[in-house]
Amino acid sequence: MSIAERKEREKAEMRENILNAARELISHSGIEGISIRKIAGMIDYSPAIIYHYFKNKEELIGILMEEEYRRILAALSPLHTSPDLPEERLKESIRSFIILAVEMGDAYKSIMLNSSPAVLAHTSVLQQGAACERPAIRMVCGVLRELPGWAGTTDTRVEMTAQTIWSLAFGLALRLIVEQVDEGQRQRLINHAADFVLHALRNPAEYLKEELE
Amino acid sequence: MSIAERKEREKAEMRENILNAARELISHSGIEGISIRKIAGMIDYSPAIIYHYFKNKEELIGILMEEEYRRILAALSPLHTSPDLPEERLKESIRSFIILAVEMGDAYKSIMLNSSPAVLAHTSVLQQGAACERPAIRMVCGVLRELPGWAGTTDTRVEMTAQTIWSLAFGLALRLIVEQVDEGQRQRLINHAADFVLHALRNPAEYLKEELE
DNA sequence: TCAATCATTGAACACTGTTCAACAAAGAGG
DNA sequence: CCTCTTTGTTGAACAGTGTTCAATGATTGA
Repeated sequence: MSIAERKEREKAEMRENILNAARELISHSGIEGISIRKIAGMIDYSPAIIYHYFKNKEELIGILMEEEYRRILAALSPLHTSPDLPEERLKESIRSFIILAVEMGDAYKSIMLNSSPAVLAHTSVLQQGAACERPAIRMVCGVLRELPGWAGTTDTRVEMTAQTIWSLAFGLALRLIVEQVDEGQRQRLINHAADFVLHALRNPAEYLKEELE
Repeated sequence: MSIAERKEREKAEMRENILNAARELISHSGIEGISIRKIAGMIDYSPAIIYHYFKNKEELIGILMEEEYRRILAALSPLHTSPDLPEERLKESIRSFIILAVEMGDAYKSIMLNSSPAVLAHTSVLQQGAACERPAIRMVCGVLRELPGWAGTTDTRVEMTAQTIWSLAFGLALRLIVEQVDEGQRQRLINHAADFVLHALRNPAEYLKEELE
């Protein structure tokens, strides 16, 4: 079975070569500057070869986008535990998330907005019960539960609040990517958004008594 | 000067014909399904003619997007005055804005994310002093000022809060467009987001005492 | 050695936006 | 009325794009 193994390895290597060329292309000219013919040119192959290793361009880009999405989650995971106070942890999570997204720029925009159904299955966060499967939302839910006065809150309520917080972070991040905002204002907006969220969560008794319809 | 007037009118009509064809195309096949050749085909002209009336495709689409953006503002303007209580007005503004954006779907996505610098000049809301020129932000600022305890707040603070609120509405709207969320959950999320904002604004004394750095 | 599998390719198809020389129609000036 | 210039319009071409497919040559299993 040695030769079959080698074949498989060579196939995987070729796939990786193609992906690497795409990665390089994407980091130089952005997500729009990527083309099958350019990728083929970089690895000195005919454009047609790519369809032997990938179904089409969409699948190829989908793989790179999913990869990038996992990088976000990985970069955020230390915040599951790091600061002791839950308030501080929530604030740092929000800030880190936005800063990371802004750093990724167009790549982040593409992942969250032009993603294929396959990627969307991982990135969608607004569905009911999303907290069970989406790390991003689950993490926020976890921190919310630790806040003073939030212990006995229903799952639905906690999740809905997490989704609202995530939407704020998402909206601000995306807007900071699209608009040309100077560094100072950017920091101010991020801090303000985080403080806004913390303030909203400060009087849970009053907040939580409002019934969900 | 009659013939020059007629010429000008004919030119305007031709422009409008082209734009109408583009509008029809866009409403059938979405923003991606638009092409110079298809537009030309619809009005029974050569593709080259479009470059006699528009600089390029970007300018053409830019005009349609700006148009769509004005429709948003127009649909929202009744809320400047309608409900008497500022809280209710703010809540209704947030809800109407999100619902409208979701109804517009991909068109809204395109306006806010792929807009040219020309359109961006109208749609950007995060810059310092944006409240002076952007109706969307100015309106929120106006409502905030009417809330109990907000009378003497600095412009900067009010504007920053408005930008945070807008980011939340924007993020939720966009996410509702991209994800496939059922009607019930959608309504629940929109209401929750609006209530979250109102709750955050309820204890202004505590909220406003935090200094902006 | 022969047949079958597999990677690879050139050429083509059907698109895309854009440019430009050419042409014809129309208005302006004499 | 007849030029001259402006203006609208076009076909053809250029340089791209993603994708398919028959053909080719190398590699493998029997």
